[in-house]
Amino acid sequence: MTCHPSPLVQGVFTNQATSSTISRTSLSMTETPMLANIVTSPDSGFSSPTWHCNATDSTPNTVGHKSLPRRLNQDFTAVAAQIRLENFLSTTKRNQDFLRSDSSTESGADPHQLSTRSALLERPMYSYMDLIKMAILSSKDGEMTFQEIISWIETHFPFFKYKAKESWKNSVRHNLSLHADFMKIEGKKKGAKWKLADYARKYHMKLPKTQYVTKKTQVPNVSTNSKKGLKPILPKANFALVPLTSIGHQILQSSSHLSPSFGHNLLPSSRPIASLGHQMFSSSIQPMSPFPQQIQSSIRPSASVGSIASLESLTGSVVLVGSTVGQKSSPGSLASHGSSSGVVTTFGSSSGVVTALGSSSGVVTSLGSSSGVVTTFGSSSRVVTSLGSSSRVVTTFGSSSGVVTSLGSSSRVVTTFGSSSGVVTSLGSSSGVVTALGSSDSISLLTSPTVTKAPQSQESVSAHRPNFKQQTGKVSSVSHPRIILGKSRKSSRQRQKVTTSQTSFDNRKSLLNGSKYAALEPIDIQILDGDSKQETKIVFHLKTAKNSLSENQFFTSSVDVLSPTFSPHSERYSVENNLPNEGQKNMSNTGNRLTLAPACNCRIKKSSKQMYYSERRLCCNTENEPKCKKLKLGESSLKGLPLMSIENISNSIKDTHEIATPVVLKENRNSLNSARNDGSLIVSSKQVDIEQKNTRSRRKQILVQRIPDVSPPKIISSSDYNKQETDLNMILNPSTSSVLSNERIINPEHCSITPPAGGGRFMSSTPKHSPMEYRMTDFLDVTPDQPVSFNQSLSPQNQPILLNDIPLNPQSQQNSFNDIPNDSAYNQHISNVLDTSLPDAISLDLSLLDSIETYLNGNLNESFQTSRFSLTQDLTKHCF
DNA sequence: CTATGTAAACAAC
DNA sequence: GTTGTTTACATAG
Repeated sequence: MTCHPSPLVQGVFTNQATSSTISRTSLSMTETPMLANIVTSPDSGFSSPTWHCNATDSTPNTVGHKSLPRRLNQDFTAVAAQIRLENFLSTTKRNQDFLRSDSSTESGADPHQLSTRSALLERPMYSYMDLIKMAILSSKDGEMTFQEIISWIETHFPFFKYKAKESWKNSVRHNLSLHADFMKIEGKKKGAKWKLADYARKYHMKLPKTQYVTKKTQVPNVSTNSKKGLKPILPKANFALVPLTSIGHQILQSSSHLSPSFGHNLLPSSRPIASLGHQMFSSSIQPMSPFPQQIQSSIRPSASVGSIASLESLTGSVVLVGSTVGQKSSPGSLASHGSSSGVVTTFGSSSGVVTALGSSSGVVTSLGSSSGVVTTFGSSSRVVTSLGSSSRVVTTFGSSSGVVTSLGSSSRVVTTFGSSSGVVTSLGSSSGVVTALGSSDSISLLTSPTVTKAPQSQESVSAHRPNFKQQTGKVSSVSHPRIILGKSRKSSRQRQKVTTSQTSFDNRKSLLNGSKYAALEPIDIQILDGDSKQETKIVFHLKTAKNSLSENQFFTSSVDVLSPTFSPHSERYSVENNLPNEGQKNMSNTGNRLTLAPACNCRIKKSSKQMYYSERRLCCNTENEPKCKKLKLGESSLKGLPLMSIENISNSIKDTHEIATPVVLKENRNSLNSARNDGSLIVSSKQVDIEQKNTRSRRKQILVQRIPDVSPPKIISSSDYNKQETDLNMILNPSTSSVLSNERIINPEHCSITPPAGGGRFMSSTPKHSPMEYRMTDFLDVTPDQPVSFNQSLSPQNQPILLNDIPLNPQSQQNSFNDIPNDSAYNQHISNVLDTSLPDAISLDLSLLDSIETYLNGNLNESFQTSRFSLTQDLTKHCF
């Protein structure tokens, strides 16, 4: 991450970059008219806000697009875009002509032309989403059919016409469907037109982070010095490579469409973010802020140093932000803060005391703010990346001779957060006391609030995670025993196989059975038509958990994935953040969850066919905890869904939560995986067929029905949980009620595992899995009831294999057992049972063994006594 | 973890 | 076959 020259950096450092260090990216920017026009022209409708920003148009009031002044709004209408587009199009037209002529004069082409032509045939650095938006905006009426979009892209980006695989069109199709930005104009049966959603009409061209290179289109790197293989940990010192490739981009990009106050959390001053970026990369190295005298002298830049990236000060004592570059850095210039022979980049603010920020012989990137005391913040001989904020005391935050990446925030005391001689990746936040997290050769940590000391070695960590030990040799996660199934989001090589152990499976089941859990379902879904405002009101009503801790406990429902179509996997949306500034303090940077109050309004994209909702996580909070902890700061995976303010959520919880409407507990790929110590649990994944039209799904579906508003808010105590609803004066959704009454559905032990229904290639390619091979993407389905008991008319091999065939209560079923006419057939039947279903069953209920033993002792006739012994032995063998 | 790219199943026409 | 929807999975950052 830290070593990729980005267009951003390169572009700004044009004056510094020598030709020998120019990458293909910058070549494209400077020599390709098409790209240069898009990326750098401030007049282009597509110009990035990154480049476009100045002190005027990025003042807080103009950042969020909802509050854009009329002038800017008009700026981005399709009509205006059209005008700007002409410039762009004429350029690309010339490009095309150039391409054509060039191909006919191949031999005589001069090198410059050749390189330019090849640049034109390179894959453009725009995402499909960008391309589609460009296409649609270029049309007069802002509408285009799929075919027109394809043609436009082919015309203006020859790569797709001449070099791309045919499947790129599929990707365009995919993007059209996927993104809420694109809306299909209803009416025409074939070749419907697509347009941009209102909110997406303002076109934000993102800066390409890196040149996209596919395996097929990969071109050898122009850079003469580059060799294939590992990237150096330390950057080359001959130009100012500030590792902002992604981070800076993200910040800047976010600033353009998030709430105006967003920047305050990341940056100390009220100056626009963009101007900070400019400041960081400008050649001006004068500090902007009044530093204490002794500090200021200590960071006096040496003449030979490339640049001081930025200086920011705040309300507190000290902030040091400095970048000393490479070999030429003058020892002593940062003496009191450690001499850096590499790059130190510190962003952020402190309202407290910071003793040392970044003393490094490598790269230290500290992002975040401390409102408390930070003694050492990144002391590294190599790469330390600290992202996050401490609001209290941090003694050491990343002290490493290797790579430390700390992401997250501590709100309390952290003594050591990543002290490593290898790679430490700390993700997460500690809200409590952390003494030491991760002193190891290779640890990735997800911290929990109560960690006092993390494992010190790989071995000890592996002891916590026996399943991972064999897989990777590295520990991917977890500082305390936690059961994780399925794939870890590591590299494919490290990725956890889908297989898991029975032990783990049982542990998970015990978690599910024993934990507090709650269920919820939307009981009121309403789709309002119309392009202007498509709103769907979703009301979640909750049932409190078993074993509720106290009455004043409450739940917030957190919807992991609430896409325009509620697709479980439409995770590609970002959100418009309407949260007030106060709310952001409570937002976590972990997870992509939108926290919804039990009742809230969401704007969604209308889907004529089906809606899905899934992956609802229930968080059990106490009154003292933040009401909204799962929101990601400034972004989310949701697009077009206005988030509720913290205040609203809070009020909603107080006012409307409480009606108990449980729903089937059906595991999805995250449910057991997410059973956590904090009592939260993801429950249920359902498909909801709004209009009962979709017969595609083969899964059991439960229709969402409106519940009459008859139930007063009510909190159910744990002792009441299993009572009849009538006793509780509640009226349940009938379908829910019937589901709940079916113990086979509620009880995961009666569930089988099947892959989810719907489209997707796994339907035909993925075999079913046994519980031994649990896949995250599988579901637990209710095992269908089978005909009971032994059937004499069937051959032994064809007997239904049912646990029920062995009576749990022999006394009451004596007759049926004594009537068994054919010992050998029954033997075979029992044998089948043992071979298949019994092991699992017995592991769940060992008392079964006693029952059978009792029965065998008292009730079998003489001829059965011989086989009895072996049966008992078999049972024992299977059980233990 | 997010954003993006790719392949493909499947439905409806 | 085309268009659209959805899923799985890969990968960079």
